[in-house]
Amino acid sequence: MTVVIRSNEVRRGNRGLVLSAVRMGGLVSRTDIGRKTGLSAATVSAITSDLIADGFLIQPADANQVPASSGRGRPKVALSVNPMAALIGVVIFQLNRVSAAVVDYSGATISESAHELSSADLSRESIRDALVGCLREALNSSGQNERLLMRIAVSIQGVTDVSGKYLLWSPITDHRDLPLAGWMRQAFSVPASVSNDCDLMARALNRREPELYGTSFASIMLSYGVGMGLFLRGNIINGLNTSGTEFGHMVFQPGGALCRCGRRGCIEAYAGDYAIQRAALGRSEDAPPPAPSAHIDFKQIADLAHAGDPQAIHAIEEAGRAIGTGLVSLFALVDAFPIALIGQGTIVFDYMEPSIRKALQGAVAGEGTNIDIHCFVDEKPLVAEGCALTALVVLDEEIADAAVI
Amino acid sequence: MTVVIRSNEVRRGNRGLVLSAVRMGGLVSRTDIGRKTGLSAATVSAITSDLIADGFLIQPADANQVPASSGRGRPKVALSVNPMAALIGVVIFQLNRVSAAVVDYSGATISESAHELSSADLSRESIRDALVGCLREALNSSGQNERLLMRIAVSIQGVTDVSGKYLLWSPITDHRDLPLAGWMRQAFSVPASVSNDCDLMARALNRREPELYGTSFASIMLSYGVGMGLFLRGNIINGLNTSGTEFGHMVFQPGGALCRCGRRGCIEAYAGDYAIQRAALGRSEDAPPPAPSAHIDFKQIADLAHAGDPQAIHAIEEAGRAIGTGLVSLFALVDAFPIALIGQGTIVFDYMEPSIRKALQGAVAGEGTNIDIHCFVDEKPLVAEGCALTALVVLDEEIADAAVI
DNA sequence: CTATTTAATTCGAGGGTCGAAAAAAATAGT
DNA sequence: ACTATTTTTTTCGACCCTCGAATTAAATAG
Repeated sequence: MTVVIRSNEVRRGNRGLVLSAVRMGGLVSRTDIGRKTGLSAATVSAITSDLIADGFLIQPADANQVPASSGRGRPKVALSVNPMAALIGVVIFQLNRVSAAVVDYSGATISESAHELSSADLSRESIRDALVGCLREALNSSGQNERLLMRIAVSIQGVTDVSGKYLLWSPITDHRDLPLAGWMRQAFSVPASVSNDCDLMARALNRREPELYGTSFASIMLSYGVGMGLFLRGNIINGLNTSGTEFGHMVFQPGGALCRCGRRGCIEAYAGDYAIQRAALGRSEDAPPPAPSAHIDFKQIADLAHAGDPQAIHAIEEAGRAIGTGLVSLFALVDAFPIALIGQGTIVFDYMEPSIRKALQGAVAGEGTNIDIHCFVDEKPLVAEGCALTALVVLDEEIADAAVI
Repeated sequence: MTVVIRSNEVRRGNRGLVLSAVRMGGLVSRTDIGRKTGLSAATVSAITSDLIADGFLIQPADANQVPASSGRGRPKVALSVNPMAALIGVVIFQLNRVSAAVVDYSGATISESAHELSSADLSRESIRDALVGCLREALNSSGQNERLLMRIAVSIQGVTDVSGKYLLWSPITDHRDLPLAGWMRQAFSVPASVSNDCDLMARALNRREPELYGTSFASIMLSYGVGMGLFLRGNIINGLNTSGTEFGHMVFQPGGALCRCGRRGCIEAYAGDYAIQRAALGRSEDAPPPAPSAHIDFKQIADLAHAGDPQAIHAIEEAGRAIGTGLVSLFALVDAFPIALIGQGTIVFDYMEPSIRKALQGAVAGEGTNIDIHCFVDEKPLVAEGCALTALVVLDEEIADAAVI
């Protein structure tokens, strides 16, 4: 809106449109692309023949899986993304775990690698070596030419800078300002970016279930800490300087329970794993949160609740109240939207849901009780999918940009 | 990004660019426009000659107030927006007051009109008649041809739908879902839109002080209730269905003081005028907020505080704590940004600031204490300016759209 | 084997922006 | 007074892009 448009940038934009239509559609004909994008058949023809010439699209021989509109007429020719056009590297750094994958340009995973380690005890260099080494392994076992690697996306539990170069802060390590993107770029000589894992989960859901999560929703991660990925009107929301949307550090009880961040009363200080455990075991709200290395098992808490332990049940309900109250504040800002709850914490959702909905009751829109809330216990596939997706989207943009020679 | 671009839409976008460059610049030459927008001299020449032919730009005879780069060379020809190209109507509906103005296409106010009335006692029809009548008066006294009126912008204290057609809810009247835009359109046969006053103040500040408020900031209105206008990365933030950003109804104390909205613990229930008064006079937090018609004078509260009344001072400090805590939550979502406090409530800012800053202390970014906070006591000029601005921006877009015949 | 139907490509027409050259309008210098 | 210089603005042709219409391609129905 605020920048000049030149003729060649028109083609640039429309190339991107075609590329993403094919990526979404899987196997689509040129006519389908025209219908989806609104471009004329002539233009689609011109753009696709460019993209095929450049090797980004192919006409797979295994043919017309595209159903014809009717039996008659010239059959549609299916186009698809060329899996061999590029490789991307995906690296996921979680509490006590590093994993990596090599994904082809169609989004299919070619090879994987993973290691358990004690993330809190690693030096800066060890972190670098662990991430680089894990991707190197995946790359070696992929059987692909390493020169096809075009881009690397890194997922971390923690706060990144908004440009995706640094890990600024993380619960899984005491180090700060780690230049993860720079490390990966140096090691593999391709561009790299770092993203917050909650953002990536949200991206994955946004792609996976567009009817429910296509425009506006939040994914809230309940595990070590409370994170959020927020989509509004189809765009992911980030902070002005950081990855932002730290739902867990909105204030629930001013001056209340001690949070891992050092402040008091954060949502996380009631709904984070350590907070629920602290309350379930009857410890003081002032009890300092455990060290990052201490993995807390939600099953233990779930077992207590199932056994009818009132303190555990109350702890979980308070977590729900914190989350629900946070949502009320969020909804006051931008109105209500569906929620995806993700992670181990969702195994106690049954005890949590009533207090979430009670907090939402009578919220601004007047319809707090029928907010869509769905649970996803295992976050790993979502993170991996979102991570690959992010790199592919950026790659598509670069390809759309590529000047025709 | 997600929609086809055609050649004629390129011109459309660049026409808009030129138009807004001239609107911003006041008196600018074609070369200046080229420099500002990035368009080539050839294109600027083509577009400006179109816009001059269509009557939207003029070359004022009162000449070269544009300073030449050096003495030598062909002098710059100043261009400016043609004030006579259009008129817009501005209508402002506040507690017990309706005002209207006629503004020309350059943004200069031509005539005004205002009436005191008891907004809470008006029927739906009386509201319509008051708004229509007030603008009609301004229009009559403008001495301009009414047919030049192109668009009407209405400002209201309250919540609108996101498309700007309805007043959904307001503290100043018990009526709901008032089709204000429709009423104005019917009465004057031109398009109309309704906006939340806090959004308009934010727009005015955004234009008026771009160095501080050009990209990201919030304007918080402290008067009857607590409203907010929020800019992030240069865009105003609204709700998904409503005008949104109801800062005053984020939760400060779950289950706490009774708010006018019927819920408990909202920021407004501590920082709204009625809430500060309630606390200053030692009334219960459960005391129902007064009726909309009851205008509460902040001077009374300020006087008490100046006289050293501890209850009043504490009430104001609590208001500051509520605002500061709300900002912490907001900053957790999108990082910190400057704040403009607007309205009568700012006359007690001195008592409020320490508790705001204390709440911000140690907030996510780690630098809560050096947040820019500035006060603007009188909101009226900001609302009027923002209201006119909004209509002019939309008008500019329509003009940019206008197909060349 | 022909008519019909649908898909994809080709070919101007039309609209845009841009760079280079030309024209316009002033000052500086002799 | 006249010419050279400088800066702004317009004009002109080259090039890019999308689109509609016509054409070509490739199948089925009868």
